[in-house]
Amino acid sequence: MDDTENPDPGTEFTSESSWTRGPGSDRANCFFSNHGENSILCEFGWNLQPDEPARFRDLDPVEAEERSDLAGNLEIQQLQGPSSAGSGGGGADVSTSNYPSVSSSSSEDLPDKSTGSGGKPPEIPLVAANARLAPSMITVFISHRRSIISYICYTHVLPVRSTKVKKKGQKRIRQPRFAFVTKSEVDHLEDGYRWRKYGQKAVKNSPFPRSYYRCTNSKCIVKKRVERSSEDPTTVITTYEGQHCHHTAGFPRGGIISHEATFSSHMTPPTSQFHYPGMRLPRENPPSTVVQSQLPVGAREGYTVHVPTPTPQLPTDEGLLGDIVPPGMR
DNA sequence: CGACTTTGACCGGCGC
DNA sequence: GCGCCGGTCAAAGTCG
Repeated sequence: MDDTENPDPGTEFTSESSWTRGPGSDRANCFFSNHGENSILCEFGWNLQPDEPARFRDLDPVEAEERSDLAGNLEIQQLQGPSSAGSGGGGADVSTSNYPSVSSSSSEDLPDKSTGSGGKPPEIPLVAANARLAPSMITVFISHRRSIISYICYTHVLPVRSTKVKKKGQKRIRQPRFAFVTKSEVDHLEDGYRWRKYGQKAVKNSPFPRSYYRCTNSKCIVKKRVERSSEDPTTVITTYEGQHCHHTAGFPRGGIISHEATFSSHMTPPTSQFHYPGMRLPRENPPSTVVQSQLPVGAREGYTVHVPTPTPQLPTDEGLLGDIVPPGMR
């Protein structure tokens, strides 16, 4: 990502992505969407289909049941718009809120903005998310019980490249781009869309090639490129360009399109309609009280949502990963 | 046979 | 102008 810059405060921030721990392991989805003028909505959940318990056959029943409830969302508020381009960064801040099912142990620190919980009583969190937002970055930690699940993600809102590239006498318009860095064993992460690979290039100063994909929908011009970080080979950098003009193709494991409302990446769907295939949200599948009872009393201590100090400058991959990846996970 | 991947060639931008 | 590099094209190969 050689051309990351701080976005303008009003930069449209709409993206969808997912990440996975790799084949044979459980999977989580994470979706971002612009959610109001100064906030970004992140929804996450485990891609556990009710009809596919075999995926967790190696887990004990209690654990498998718990994982089916690991879903939630959080609203990342950008309290102060990013300052001008550069490393100032101090202008960006973040707060997290809106955990209908996945809440923080330090609830007193969170504004009571929960929505969509249907008036459910506060619940003991099974999973928590820490989020931070730098001028052009989001980092979300998802932790289960007391351990942080090794999912990391940050997003750069890349600047729109103006129409400066010509091709055959025609100006080529660059779409907004955003990149995710994901800790994953697999390069091409499932995100619900179908992609066709159209190129692969060796990357300078990296032993890993970069792959280029195009959405298979003929009417869709979205592209993405995937490369493994040379700094941390356990992470995959996925860069999306453009916005889908259609629904997802559904997850390949039998998942079907189940959007409750038409969702275009141009839209800002209300939380109650923010639904993705393969994601079980608490409002649809209330957590099991049995599961809650399994949680150790002291477990809540592990779910404190804290907001790290905003990164003072736009980090490099190495710096960022070194900053957000918990010790022992690298 | 269609969909998809692979891979070398090609093109344009950019820095020197 | 030249070379490097990122990005794309397209033909050939592979797979189900």
